[in-house]
Amino acid sequence: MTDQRRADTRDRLIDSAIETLRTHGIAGTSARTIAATGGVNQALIFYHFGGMEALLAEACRRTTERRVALYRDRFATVRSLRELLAAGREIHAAEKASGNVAVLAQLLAAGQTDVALGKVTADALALWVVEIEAVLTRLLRGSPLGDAVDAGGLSRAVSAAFVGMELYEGVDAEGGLAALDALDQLGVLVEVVEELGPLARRAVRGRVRRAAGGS
Amino acid sequence: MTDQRRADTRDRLIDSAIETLRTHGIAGTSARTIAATGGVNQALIFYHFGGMEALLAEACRRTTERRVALYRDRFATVRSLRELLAAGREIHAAEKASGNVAVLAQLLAAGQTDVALGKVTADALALWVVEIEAVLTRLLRGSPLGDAVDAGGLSRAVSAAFVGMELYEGVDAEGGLAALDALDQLGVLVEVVEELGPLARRAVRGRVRRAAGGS
DNA sequence: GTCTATAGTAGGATAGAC
DNA sequence: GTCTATCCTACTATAGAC
Repeated sequence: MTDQRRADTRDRLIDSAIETLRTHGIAGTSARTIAATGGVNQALIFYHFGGMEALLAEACRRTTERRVALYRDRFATVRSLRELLAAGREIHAAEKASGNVAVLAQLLAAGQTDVALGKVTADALALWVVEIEAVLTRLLRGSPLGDAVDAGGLSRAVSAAFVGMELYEGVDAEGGLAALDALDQLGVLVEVVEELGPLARRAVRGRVRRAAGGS
Repeated sequence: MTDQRRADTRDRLIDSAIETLRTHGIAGTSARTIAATGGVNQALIFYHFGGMEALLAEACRRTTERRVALYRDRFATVRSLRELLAAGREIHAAEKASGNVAVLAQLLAAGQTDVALGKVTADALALWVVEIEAVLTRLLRGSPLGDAVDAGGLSRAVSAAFVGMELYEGVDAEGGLAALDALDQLGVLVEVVEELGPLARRAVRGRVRRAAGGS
């Protein structure tokens, strides 16, 4: 705690960048504001990273890696789609509080028009996707839904929706809560299909065949 | 076409702001870049709007109002949740091409740390929510799902996810496609529950009661 | 590795001529 | 309403002392 206070300057800058993105957004993040946040000289950003882009990229990578690793064990305990939904809401609450998905959202917005940042944020999202996909693949094996739904695609949809929810909550907290509750309610639907067991499996299989042939 | 070319300068600035947000993102949008996009003098932004914030707010309002109105008739033709999913994908494709949800996403990112823009983007999202909620309310009346799912909350979740998908596609087009396909596949699940009819309705009702009492 | 100082550019905003 | 010119601030980035 005594000499960790001024850690490595490099590390401090990365953490300061994360903190600045969280509190000031991408539009309010600059070499000067980041340096001020960390109490570090502004010129050191260019000494250690060569430019803003590399620092932001590193910040994106670090914050996402840390967070995803944090939830790996939690994901492993999940035994049903319903439990996954509950875990998702837990994680959402934790991320909301720590503000790390908010950082990813800011960089993702910037990545829309900056190819380098776009690549970096895509990689960061991929870290989430990999974890979610692993859980989904495991869970869908035992479910009637497994015949119909692609775990890779679904995990990408979930990750994207996760970011969207974070942004939405940031401007309408009340509405965000209602949205999360609705997703919980949709979990009921999943449960029903799962508990219907073989009957649902047959119905789903039939539907899939018809959908595949029909269009 | 002859004198609409230089429309009202005020209107031109709004359209230029939209275009600039789309192509340069919020970080690359300034009074100077907007003015350059529209071939308008930079000082006129402050004459007509008093400042950047008011211009961006107006741009947000206008682009969203236009787009939502465009889809009102399309929404009215939707007769089932499955059709709604298809309509959603259509609209997503159109918005992707025209880039208007991209503008909303940029402003939403900025709205996370700017209270004024936050209010504006919340209002813009509410325009989408109102339309989707109307359709959902109508459709859920005749569905077993109507007993379990809140149309207001679900329409908010859908709107948030819509924005998230747009951002995700912007950095990973291939992954975005897979995600959209997975959502289509989830539609199968909805169909199954809907076509199970009275049986599903009874199962859903039982589940809702248990969920309400259980937690 | 860290500091000060500074170059050079781009930002929001205003004054005043037309 | 529109233009030029300008103020002042903030930005990225570098040079050079320590």
